[in-house]
Amino acid sequence: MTQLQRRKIPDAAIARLPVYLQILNNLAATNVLRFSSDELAALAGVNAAKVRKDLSYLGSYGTRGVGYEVTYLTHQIKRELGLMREWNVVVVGAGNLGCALAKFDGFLSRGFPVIAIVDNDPKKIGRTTSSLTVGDVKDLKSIVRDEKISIGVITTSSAASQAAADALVEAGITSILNFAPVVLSAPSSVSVRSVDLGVELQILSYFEQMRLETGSKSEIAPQLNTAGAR
Amino acid sequence: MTQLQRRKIPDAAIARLPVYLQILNNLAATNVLRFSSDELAALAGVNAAKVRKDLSYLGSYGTRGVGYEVTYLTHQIKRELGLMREWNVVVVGAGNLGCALAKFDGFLSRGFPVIAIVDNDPKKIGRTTSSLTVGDVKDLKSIVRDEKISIGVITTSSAASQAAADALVEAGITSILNFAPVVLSAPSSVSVRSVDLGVELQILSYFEQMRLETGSKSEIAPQLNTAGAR
DNA sequence: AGGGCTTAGTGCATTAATTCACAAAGTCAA
DNA sequence: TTGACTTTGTGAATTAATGCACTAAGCCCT
Repeated sequence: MTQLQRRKIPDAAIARLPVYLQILNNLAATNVLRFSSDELAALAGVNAAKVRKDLSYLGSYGTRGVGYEVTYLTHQIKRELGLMREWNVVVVGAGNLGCALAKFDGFLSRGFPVIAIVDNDPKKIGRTTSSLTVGDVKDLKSIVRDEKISIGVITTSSAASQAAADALVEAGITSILNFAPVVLSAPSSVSVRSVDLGVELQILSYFEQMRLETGSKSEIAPQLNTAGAR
Repeated sequence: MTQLQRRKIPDAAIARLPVYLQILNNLAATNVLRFSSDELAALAGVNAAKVRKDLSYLGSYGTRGVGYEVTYLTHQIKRELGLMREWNVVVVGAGNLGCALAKFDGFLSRGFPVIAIVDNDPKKIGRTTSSLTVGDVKDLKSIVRDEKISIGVITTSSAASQAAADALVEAGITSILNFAPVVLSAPSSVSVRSVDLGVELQILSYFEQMRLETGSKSEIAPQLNTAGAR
């Protein structure tokens, strides 16, 4: 009815679509043309009904009795996730992690080229790391404009992370991936996603501890990650 | 009734406890002694009832009319998460990301010292990165035993990640943090948590795309991450 | 042409997570 | 000691996510 209305896809499903996409890429690389929801479910480690339901949010792109076509579904997932184009990335914070991410192959290969890296430390500005020269965070606004950058990645210290976020917002960025262990505040029009590597280990620690306490007879719950951004 | 039975804490709550802990550390650093669920909720960006319910899984550690004590609650959360001790970490894969994580301050500072880093590439074995010498993945078993390592972090290429996981399991590791964009298979007695940095950007891309299509009038859903391990 | 087989799509029951809203339990001031 | 005020802890309602089980559709073989 309502024209142009995008299907509202549940957050939990959105978080799984990239996983399916990754698996489809692998299937394509091994010349698989078709697959069933059962097969994809096994590869993704989830329930087959969930796979079918997730894919059904995209539309009705399978064939009953046959399955889904790898290339066609790949296309549909990429369209839904906005991956028909590249999104340029700027890294804020040229420390260990920032420089590693600037070089990180997994960003470029999935359509997120790191175009620029900036810092506020005069000692770091001007250094070169893998074909990128560290810029001044003060120039963020012009860099973002000139290089058509959409996404900012924060790899500063905790202390500097909110200032980095403010600078990104000020520069017109609307999507932020934050690695600092801080709950950032930003306008609600900006998507913020935080990955705290320490938290990941702490969650593992919880299960490790539990194993010790219970004598490892307890089951380990499946990993579930929900999409969403603040 | 059942003695020694650990309260079953929902996965979603476990994933939030480290966030609360981080905030409590900040409060302690600024000499705050007490806080209310409302205050913590504001700092964590969640609902106050959720904070209270999450904390209630630990026990009844607040005081009605007053709030919670920073140091006492910090202690309780750490106890629950198994953070009263350190957990030694080995990094498998001495590429950009692996080396950066080996140096990464956020691991050590939260009680997860990286004790060793290994690779299978003879060209990398023997190199030194921030006081650690890259070891041979073949020696993983003895390294894990001798250094009392509990957690393995996989930063290899996708192609090598399953072999790395197998090697870790073979070496007796029961908790794995995987950065390769692959769904690893491992015995159910082993906790596996995957962080795919590309996926994080793809999720942001989805919202970015949505903003473009809808003219940015749509609300952005809050980030939700659920704990668990496979 | 028809019947058996396979698999997508989905309504519905179940389970998990969130949020509301209020009683219980404390503080503090007079 | 009482009464006003604050804030926890938690039943109960709500919302979201999951998974079952069945229907609808298409393929393939005879």
